[in-house]
Amino acid sequence: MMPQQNTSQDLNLSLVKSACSNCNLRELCLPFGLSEAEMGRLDELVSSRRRLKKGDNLYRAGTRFDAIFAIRSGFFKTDVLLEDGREQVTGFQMSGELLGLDGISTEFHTCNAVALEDSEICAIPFTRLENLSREIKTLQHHFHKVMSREIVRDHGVMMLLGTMRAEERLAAFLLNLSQRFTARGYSHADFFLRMTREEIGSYLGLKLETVSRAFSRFQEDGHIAVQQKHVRILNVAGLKALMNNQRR
Amino acid sequence: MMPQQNTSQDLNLSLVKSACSNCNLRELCLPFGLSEAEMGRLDELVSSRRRLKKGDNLYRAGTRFDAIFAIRSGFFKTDVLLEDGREQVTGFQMSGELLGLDGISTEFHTCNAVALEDSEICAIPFTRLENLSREIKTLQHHFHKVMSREIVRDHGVMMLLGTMRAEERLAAFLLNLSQRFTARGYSHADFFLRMTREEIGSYLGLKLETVSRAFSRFQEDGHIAVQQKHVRILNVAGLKALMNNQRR
DNA sequence: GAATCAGGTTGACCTGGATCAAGCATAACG
DNA sequence: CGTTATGCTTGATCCAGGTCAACCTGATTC
Repeated sequence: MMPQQNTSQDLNLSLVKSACSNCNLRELCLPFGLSEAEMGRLDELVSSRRRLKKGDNLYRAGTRFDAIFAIRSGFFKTDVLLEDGREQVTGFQMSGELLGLDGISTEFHTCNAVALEDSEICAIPFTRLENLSREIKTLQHHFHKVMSREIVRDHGVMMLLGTMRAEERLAAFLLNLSQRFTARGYSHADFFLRMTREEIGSYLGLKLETVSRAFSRFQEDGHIAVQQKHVRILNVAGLKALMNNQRR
Repeated sequence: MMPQQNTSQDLNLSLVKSACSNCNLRELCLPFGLSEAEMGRLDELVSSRRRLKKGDNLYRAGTRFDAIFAIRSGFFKTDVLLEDGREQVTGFQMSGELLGLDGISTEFHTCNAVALEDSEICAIPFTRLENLSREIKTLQHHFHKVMSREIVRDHGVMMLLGTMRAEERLAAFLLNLSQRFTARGYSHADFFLRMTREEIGSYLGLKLETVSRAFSRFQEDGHIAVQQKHVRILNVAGLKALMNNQRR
C-alpha cells in the first residue's frame, strides 16, 4: 500500500465536509479526547483550509505567526537556515501532526515549513485556540501535551545527533517513520520516502553520501530493501539491534 | 563578580518572604507580565519550595510528573540516558528557567534533572497551573511562550549538533551562557562554569578532550582566558566570527 | 602537609564519515 | 522519444575529531 498518495480527487472529496468532528485524523490530532459538543466548537475555529503544492512553503522563518497548522494530508519538513546557507532539517511532519508551535514564543516563525508533496492543512488561529482552551479543559490539556511531546521528540533527536553513529541514526529514523505510518493505518514495512537523501542527511547530521551508503549497507545485511524512495523493512529486530552497537 | 555563588545565608534570607510577587526573578520566570493581583494568585500555587545539594536529582526519567519547577537559585543539567549507558545532556538551566516541561506529554518525566550546584527550586503543581491559566489569560499565554521557547531552543541545539564544527559549537555555547548571565545581571564576560568538560562535551556532541582542546585554542587565539572552570571572554566578536567558519 | 582523587590538559595515533569525482536511474519536458 | 535535470550510488582519498595514554592541577581528607 502506498500511504498518502493523495490525488486531487481525494482532496476534493475531503472538502465536502471539512470539520474536525468528521475528520478521520481526529484521534491523532488536536481534537483528541474532546466530546461531540466540544469538537463542534473546535470546528468553528478550524474553518480555514489551505492546499499546498509540493515545494510550497507553509510559512517561512521571520514571518508573522498567528496560527498553528494541522496537517490534513501530505508531508512536510521544517528547517532552520544559518546565514552562511547551512540547513538543518528539524523535523518531518505527517498527517495529524501540528506545525508552527515554534512561532508562539516570539510571534514570528523561527523556521521554514515546506510541503514535500501536495498537501492540505487546517489553519487554527492561535488567539482563538487559546480562548477556546481557556473554556475547554480537555483541549487545554491536550494542547499542552502536544507541545510537551514536541520537546521530548527534540530531545530524542539531540540524542541521535549527539551520541549515535551514522547507521544507528538511520535505523532510528526508519523505525520512527515506520511507527508513525503504522499509527496512521499504513504499512509499517512498506512505504515511500517523501524526502531526498540530502534532507534525511540534514536531519540526521550526515552527508547524503553517508545516508546512501548506510541504505546500501542495510540492504546488503538484509534489514531492508530499498529502491530509490521505496523502502521495505524486512527485519525490524535487525534494525533495532543496530541501535545498541555504539562504538562497534 | 561571581554569579550565583549562593551561601546558605542567602538561601535563608530568601526564605523570609518567598513568593513570586517579591522574587527578583519574576521578570524572567513564570509570573512575567502578570498584574499584582494575578501574581498574588500565583503565589498561592507556588507554595512548595525545595533545596537541593550539588549532585541531587530534582527528578529522574520514568518518575511520575505532577509539577513543573522554577529555578530560584542554582544551576541544573538535564540529560537522557540510552540503555547502553550513553548520556546526552539536553540542556543546562539557570535561575528563572523552568524544568520538567518534558513530563507533561506522558505524565512521566522523560529525562533526569540534576543540580550542578546547591540550588533552590519552586515546585508548581501542574494541574493547578492549568486551572489558573484558564482564568488568567496573561499567564496562559506566557506559559505557552515558555514552552515554545523551549522548542526553539532545541532547534538551535539541533543546528549546532547537526551542522557545526567543534569550535563553532563551543563558541556558540559560550556566547549563549554569556548572554543568559547578562540577562540575570551578572558579568557577560567573566563567569564560572558549573559543568565539567565531559558534560559540555555531551551537550555539544563532542568528547571531553575535544572540548578541552577547543578551550585551549580559544585561549591561544586570545578569544578567552580559561583556567579550569573560570572563563573570561576577551573578544566576543572573535567568538562570533568563529561561528561562520563552516568547512574552513 | 602528604596522600588521594576528580577533573583538566596535551600528545600520538587512528578511523568514521566528509569530500571529491564519476557514473547511473528516473522523472520532466519540448 | 531523445534530452535535460535532479537525485542516487559507489569508489578513492582525506581529515576532524575520537581514542588511548601520560601527566598536571587543585580540592579534600586524614
